[in-house]
Amino acid sequence: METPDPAQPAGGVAFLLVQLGFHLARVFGERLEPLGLEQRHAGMLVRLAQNDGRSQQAVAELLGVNPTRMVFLTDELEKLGLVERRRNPADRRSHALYLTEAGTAMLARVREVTRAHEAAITADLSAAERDQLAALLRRLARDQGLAGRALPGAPPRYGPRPVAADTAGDTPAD
Amino acid sequence: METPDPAQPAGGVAFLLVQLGFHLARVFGERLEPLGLEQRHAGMLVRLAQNDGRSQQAVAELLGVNPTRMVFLTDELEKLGLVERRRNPADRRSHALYLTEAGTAMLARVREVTRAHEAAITADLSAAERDQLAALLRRLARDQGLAGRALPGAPPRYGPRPVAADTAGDTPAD
DNA sequence: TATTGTTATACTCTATAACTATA
DNA sequence: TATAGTTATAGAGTATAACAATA
Repeated sequence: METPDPAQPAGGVAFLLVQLGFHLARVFGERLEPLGLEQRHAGMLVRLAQNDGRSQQAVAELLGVNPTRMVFLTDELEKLGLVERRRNPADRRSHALYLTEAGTAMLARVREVTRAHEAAITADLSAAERDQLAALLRRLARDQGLAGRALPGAPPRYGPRPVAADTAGDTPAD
Repeated sequence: METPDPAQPAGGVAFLLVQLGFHLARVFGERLEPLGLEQRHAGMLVRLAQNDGRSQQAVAELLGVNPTRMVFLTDELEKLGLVERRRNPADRRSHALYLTEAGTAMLARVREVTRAHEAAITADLSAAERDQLAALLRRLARDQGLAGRALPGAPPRYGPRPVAADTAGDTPAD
């Protein structure tokens, strides 16, 4: 098995991961289109399903988004009829967030798309290879401090967004 | 080896790849900071090294960026003294691009950073595991039509950028 | 006075379109 | 008329800061 000169960016593991990561994010977004959702919406539905009834601010922290963005995001999902704001009677400053019935139904569709996405991507791998790959990726993620699960407290990486990469951080286009 | 329910986004290969891809792109950007470069600059230096003397437009196509952005990018690199525009005497409309001496020196430093980045990421893997991972990733990339090498003609994916993902397209923040 | 959520504003990145100079 | 490169302009997206209501 060759180890193509890692200084030749295109061959390294880092390059491949960035290339695949950006590509797959885009593809997932496309798979979501028929649902009329953006990726950010899907992410919030999933997170909300596990945290129904938390305050807007609490959910924002889980997602790692700042308050301004959270307002915007929640507005969008409320307009779509998928999420509902309810004033907390005990503290009328805060808004608790709930999935609506439509939101729950949509979540099921999101999960279906997710399943199909995962299957499509790994279609060419045997079950053993898939497990092997997943295990290796989990190790890398752990090494990088990307918490075993997903976004435990969400690394509050504010500041400017990553922007597409290049080189070994390279992206199809930038 | 478990196969954590792929509908539980955090466990799937797709999720891990997106998570790692975005993370590693950001980390690579940070590793580039001491050089005073952004990732886009590094990418252009690398591409230019293999295509010295091509017209601005030709390089733009290789990189998959539109002409406007190419002007901006080239301006930046020229201000940094790393790249030089030279009018083509045969067709005075076009600008050929060349790495300067400083550009070549900087490229060497970029390659060093790339090497260190790759090493740091895979530090915890044995050589066999590293090769195994690289091989699996290459297969996925090929399956996804992400050309064996890097950006052969560069998929001209114009349009809005991917934007950070969520779910199995999930990203640390957003 | 502190906190939740909101609005106002500014800044970055990028794309589309108009323009210039050559051909 | 067509093409290479440039400049002008406008639109996303997201951050910072000021604000209103409630505690």
